[in-house]
Amino acid sequence: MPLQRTDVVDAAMRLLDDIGLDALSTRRLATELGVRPGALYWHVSSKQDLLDALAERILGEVPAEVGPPGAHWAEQTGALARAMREAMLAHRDGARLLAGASALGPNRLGFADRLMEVLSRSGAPLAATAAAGDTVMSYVTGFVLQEQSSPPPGVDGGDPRAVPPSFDAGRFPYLAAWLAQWSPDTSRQTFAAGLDILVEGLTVYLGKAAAA
Amino acid sequence: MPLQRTDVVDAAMRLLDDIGLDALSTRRLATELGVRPGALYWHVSSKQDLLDALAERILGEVPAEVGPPGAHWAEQTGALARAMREAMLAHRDGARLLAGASALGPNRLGFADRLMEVLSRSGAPLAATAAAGDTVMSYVTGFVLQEQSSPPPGVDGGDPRAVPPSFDAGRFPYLAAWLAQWSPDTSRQTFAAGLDILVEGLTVYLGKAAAA
DNA sequence: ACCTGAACACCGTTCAAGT
DNA sequence: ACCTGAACACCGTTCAAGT
Repeated sequence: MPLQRTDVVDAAMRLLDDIGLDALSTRRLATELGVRPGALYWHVSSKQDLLDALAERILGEVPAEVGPPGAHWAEQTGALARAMREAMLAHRDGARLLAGASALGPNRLGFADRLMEVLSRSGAPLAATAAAGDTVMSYVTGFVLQEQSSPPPGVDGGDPRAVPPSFDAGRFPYLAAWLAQWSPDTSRQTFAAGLDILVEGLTVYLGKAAAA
Repeated sequence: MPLQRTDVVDAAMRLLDDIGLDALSTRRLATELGVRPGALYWHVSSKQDLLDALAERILGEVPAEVGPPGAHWAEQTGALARAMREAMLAHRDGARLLAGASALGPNRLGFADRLMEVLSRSGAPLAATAAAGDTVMSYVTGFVLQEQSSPPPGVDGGDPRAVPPSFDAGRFPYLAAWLAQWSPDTSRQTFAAGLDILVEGLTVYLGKAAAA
């Protein structure tokens, strides 16, 4: 049976999770599929096209329903943001892939639209709703991006960012104090705090926009 | 006169601005410097080391004083965020470079510490201050990342994200309505709105944390 | 319709040897 | 100390030709 586009994208996804985005080459993928490199270009117009397909698929894993159905828009916004983070975290280099994707497929557009639909329930006008949605997506992308790029070189996996050995605690007192009390759960808590901040801010901002 | 590390980083910076991160190769850089590829490795331990140096330099362009000296912490936070965005925007692919850098140099650490110092003036404890700083940096990175990757393939430069020709307005009504009223200034306004949301949120969040 | 063979124009990195 | 020459082990992509 001949290959299909789906098979190529499937294999690319498995390979991504196994070896990461940097090692994911078309030649390696071809080997995995038992085919010559050129064969891929029958199913995919370029490597970027393939990566876009992966990005789409990752966002497609966001569930159709997040959080309780009748919830307030603020709560639903948080649920959507958490779901976006989870979809990215479910695949190695997921955030980098999403950030690097050039094409806006239906899943990306759909997610953005869903988010705006929820935010519009605040009563704010379109421009404010759009800015709010953009802000949520930028935050989640930025957060998961650093979360997933924590230990790319050293595989110690111990602390979150490999602080250089010559870290001068005296020059960076706040940072040093914080790093001293880092725990394996810090990342999750920090995301939760960031969402709190965002949702509080959205409540104020969209509230004002709705009243105007 | 022999080359020095500074010359290599200088040339890499010029090349980055000219041709972008994807086209910036060690071989091309060597040609630019009138030297063989291998020669670079006397001054730089790897390409990643070079990119880290560029990232450090970009963050080093954030001015030492941002905004009015005696300003409230909320205002200073906004000023720092704007300064970070401007430093990134000043160089082609600046955000991608920052996001992809693996080493935490003194400028990166210093910026994070400065931000925490400002946020700590809210009276909130360390953990809340750290989460707040992380949130601001994640947002700015995420925002500029999409801002700079707007038209990577097509060079039309017209609208912000190249919406696919088959964009189905009926399926994505909110998005479609918003895109219809896009203007060249939207990006700047959206960032300003995002900062508003963030600062409002920080005021609530850090206020509660300080009171607890 | 789908794939091979073979090439084109590149990469990052290493390292003996030169000066 | 700094660089060349030359190699190693890769890349993404194209395209005639095969089946």
